Amino acid sequence: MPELPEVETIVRGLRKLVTGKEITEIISHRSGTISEERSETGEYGRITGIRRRGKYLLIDTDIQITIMIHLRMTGKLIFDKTEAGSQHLRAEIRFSDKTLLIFDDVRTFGKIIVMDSGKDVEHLSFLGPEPLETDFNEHYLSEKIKGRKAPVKNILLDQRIVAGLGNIYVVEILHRAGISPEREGGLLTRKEINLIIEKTREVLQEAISCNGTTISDYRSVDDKSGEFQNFLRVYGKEKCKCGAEIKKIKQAGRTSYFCPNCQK
DNA sequence: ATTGCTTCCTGAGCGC
DNA sequence: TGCGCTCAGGAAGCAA
Repeated sequence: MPELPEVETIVRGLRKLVTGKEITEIISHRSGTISEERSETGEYGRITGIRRRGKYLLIDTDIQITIMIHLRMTGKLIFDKTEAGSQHLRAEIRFSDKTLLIFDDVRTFGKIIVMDSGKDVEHLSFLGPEPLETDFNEHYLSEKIKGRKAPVKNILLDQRIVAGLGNIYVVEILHRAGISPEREGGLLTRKEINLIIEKTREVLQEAISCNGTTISDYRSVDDKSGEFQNFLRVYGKEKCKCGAEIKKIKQAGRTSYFCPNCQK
């Protein structure tokens, strides 16, 4: 499940591998994976940069094309010379030097959109601030959360509130903050809001330095696993460090884990 | 405006 | 061995 730290790791890996390469072809191996939203179709150009916004990965080229990729749950980008290593090939980006960027995705939810540069801003305008930037702060979050009846867990998963958090990290952040995922968002105190922001930064930064979390499918571009799964404190666990049983519940269709002793 | 349910999809894991 | 079932979940779309 690539969330912000995993996408960030992939972006950093890709930058080293494909910056400067000329894209000759983008091939779809499954309908619905790629959508072309350019005003004119034609060449793609040479890669000038790779960026991330939330869980979206953006590839920019020198002829003002942006390729926006969302990996959803099982999407992977694999850099190689052949497609042989791909079990679930959905698309590929071919370069003039005969290397490839393979888009492999078991569950086929991932998407690639080819668009004119600048259009990405409109596409992504719904996203909330980046959790590691200063505009994700107490003032912002308390305004957004004010009067909300939904559980804090659901609010933090909402990409319009803050961009890039997914199930695993929200579960870990709330555990570190000592806040139950079932708490009503609008009733959180100032202190708790600050704690959420602080722990969000802490967890994400640790996860990025671990190259992400590999539970099942996630791999970086060079096919390496992340390491942060070794530091998870509640997600997928049965017992908390304090000795109490971890509770497992469903919220908004996703599994929440929390310690009733440490999280109030 | 907000909330919550359903949908998309495949593979792993389980009980029988 | 193999069948059928449940579960995993990000985000869009829709209904209340």
